[in-house]
Amino acid sequence: MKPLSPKLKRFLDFIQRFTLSFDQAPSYEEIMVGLGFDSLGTVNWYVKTLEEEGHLSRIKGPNGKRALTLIHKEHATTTARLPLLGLIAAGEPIEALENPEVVDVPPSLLHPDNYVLQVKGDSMIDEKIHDGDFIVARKTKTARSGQIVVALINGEATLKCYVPKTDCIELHPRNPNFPVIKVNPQDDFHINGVLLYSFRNYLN
Amino acid sequence: MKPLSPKLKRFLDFIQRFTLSFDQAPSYEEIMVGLGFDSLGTVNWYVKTLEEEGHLSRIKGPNGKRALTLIHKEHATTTARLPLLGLIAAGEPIEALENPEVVDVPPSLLHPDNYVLQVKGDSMIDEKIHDGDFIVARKTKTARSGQIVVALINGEATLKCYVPKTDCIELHPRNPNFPVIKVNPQDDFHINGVLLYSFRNYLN
DNA sequence: TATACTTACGAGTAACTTACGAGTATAATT
DNA sequence: AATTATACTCGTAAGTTACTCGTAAGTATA
Repeated sequence: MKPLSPKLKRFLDFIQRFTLSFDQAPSYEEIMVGLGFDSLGTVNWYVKTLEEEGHLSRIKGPNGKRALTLIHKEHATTTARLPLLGLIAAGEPIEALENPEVVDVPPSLLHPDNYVLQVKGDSMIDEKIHDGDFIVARKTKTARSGQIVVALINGEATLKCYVPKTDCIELHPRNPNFPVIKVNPQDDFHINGVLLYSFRNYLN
Repeated sequence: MKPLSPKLKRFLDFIQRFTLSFDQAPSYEEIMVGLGFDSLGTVNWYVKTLEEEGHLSRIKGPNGKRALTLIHKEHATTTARLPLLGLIAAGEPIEALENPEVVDVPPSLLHPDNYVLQVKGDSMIDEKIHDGDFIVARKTKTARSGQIVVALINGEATLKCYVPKTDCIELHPRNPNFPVIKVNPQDDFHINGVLLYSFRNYLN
């Protein structure tokens, strides 16, 4: 596959970010505004060019035009970002951000179902996750035993190790100083995703 | 193959670094600015010379642009990886690995001077870094006040916040439960790098 | 119909590469 | 002391592409 020029990369990157953030491909005009062009023709030139090179495909949705253009390869750019969806703090539901930013992650974590949360407070310290840390999770409703999950119990969010038993589900901390939680059938329990990665930036 | 003059080597190195960092060969102008030339002709002289000597080739893609490629590319990777240089544990020198692996990092951390260490033991916990965590640091001999540094004191490695004072250097932990270390002039003290990032993988 | 969007085309400009002529500074050769 | 050679450096100008614009026509939905 041919190398992409910086401008083509930027274009592809924009589409990827937009799609990740809004769950929908951008219209030509949104691209035009977002990238500072003055003409839709320019947008179309990019789409055509990138399609010819196999980086983009404009598969039309079944019924119409609006959400049509879409990414072909997840990884055509050197940038690897995921949307930062919100804050998570034990004892509270996940707090969503209005305008999701994006944050850099290792390219191997790029996946449409992955997302980033920032941890508020030291309440996840039993999982060795501190105030201000970021976590990458994959959206899923189920988990395998032993995986650490982003869980919601009665509206409260937490990170715990998922251990299903025959009679109930247990949530284990990674730190023996903290207690095991037993989920009762009457509890409102959801798995929101499984933990893949955590990171912290220094230097601001 | 002829030996390279220092300036030619510097030129070649620049191209390699640029290409690794941006996944894209530099344009003549970027080289000019990056290397402090005042003329594109100078850049072209280098390119021509190095091409004649077989160190560089300008394979044109469909577009002739940004086509500089090193002949002896050891490392033309599209992924973002840094070398895992070894293990760090407080109270011991840094233990280098014989065959450095590479690990995935966010692309923004790609830099020729950056490297990765894995933390052994819970001795860095005052910096909120746990057993098994990975850290990304930038190799440097100096640091600014407030930065967290990979430091060697009398052969022992540690992570601490660098706080130079008028009479001596202090190393502060990030956790108030741990003591401040004062570096005396007679101590063998080196800064090995500054901490940029830390991360931990789940799922295996 | 109107609205919201995509596609096509001709023409222009900006971004890059390449070529060429000349200049400098140092050291080696005559 | 004068020349020659080597290793660079500068400036400009020509040649290609990559990219941009504006406008017009097309297609679907309501």
